[in-house]
Amino acid sequence: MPELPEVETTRRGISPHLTGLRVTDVVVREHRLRWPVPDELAQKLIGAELLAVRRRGKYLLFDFPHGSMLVHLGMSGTLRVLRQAPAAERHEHVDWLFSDGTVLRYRDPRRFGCVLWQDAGAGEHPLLAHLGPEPLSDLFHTDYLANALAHRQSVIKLAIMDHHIVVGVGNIYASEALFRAGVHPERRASALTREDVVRLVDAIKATLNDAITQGGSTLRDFVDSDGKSGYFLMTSFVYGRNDAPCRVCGAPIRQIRQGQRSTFFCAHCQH
DNA sequence: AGGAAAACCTGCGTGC
DNA sequence: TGCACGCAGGTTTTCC
Repeated sequence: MPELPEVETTRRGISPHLTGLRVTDVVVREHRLRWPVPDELAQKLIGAELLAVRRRGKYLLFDFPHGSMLVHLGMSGTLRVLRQAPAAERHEHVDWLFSDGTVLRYRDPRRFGCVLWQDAGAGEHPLLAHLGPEPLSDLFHTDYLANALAHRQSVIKLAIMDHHIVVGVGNIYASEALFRAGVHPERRASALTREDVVRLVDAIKATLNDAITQGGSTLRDFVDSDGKSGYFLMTSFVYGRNDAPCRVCGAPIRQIRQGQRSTFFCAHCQH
């Protein structure tokens, strides 16, 4: 479910309520996630102070003095902060209890997410080691992307979703960013002109920034919410709008399949 | 070695 | 109402 803006919004929603607290207990009701929740997680965390909550791509990193807990939300994961924790419902797989009584609760019906532990000093976690640059950082610029795409044979939609090239661009925002850049999703990546790449870099940054800004209005949903809120979908130009009129030119939005995923685009606005 | 497909899961909407 | 089917915002692993 979550793409980078949703993960970043989650981070901003939960971090102020948890940072500086100590973990008093960890309850794992279901350890069968993308990978098993490590048996030693509770032992690692209990008594430790949470120093910060960071994000790398779509991973959330909970920093403790002796290591970091990695959390990925997969397709359907959510994290919520509870002041008064009701009994856990179906799919609410993990609780972290903190020193002031606050509970952080992880829910993930499809169990594509993960909760892992990495000791400090053990180097970068293998899942993070080969990730490309953050799209909103200065490392993601025209020269970088032009070089990364130069020899890619795949279509541009799949290239910008490849986290070796850039992290955090998921299926929704890939379609949205290509629309904003005026680039057809079936163009071969290596065939983009420099001007295409300039517009695409700008479009990716703008699309993600806009979504994060809109997510800011939902921050309160991460505390004591019913679990259904906490996510948002910005008004899209193309995603999910098959056969609907393009918001710019009125031509019908088209839906195709690329790499087993749906892509939406306007054949009139994107070339 | 790069690219395509399969795999991991549950839930929901649709059509018969 | 029930059931089969296809689809869903991710990513790793496997197979050519």
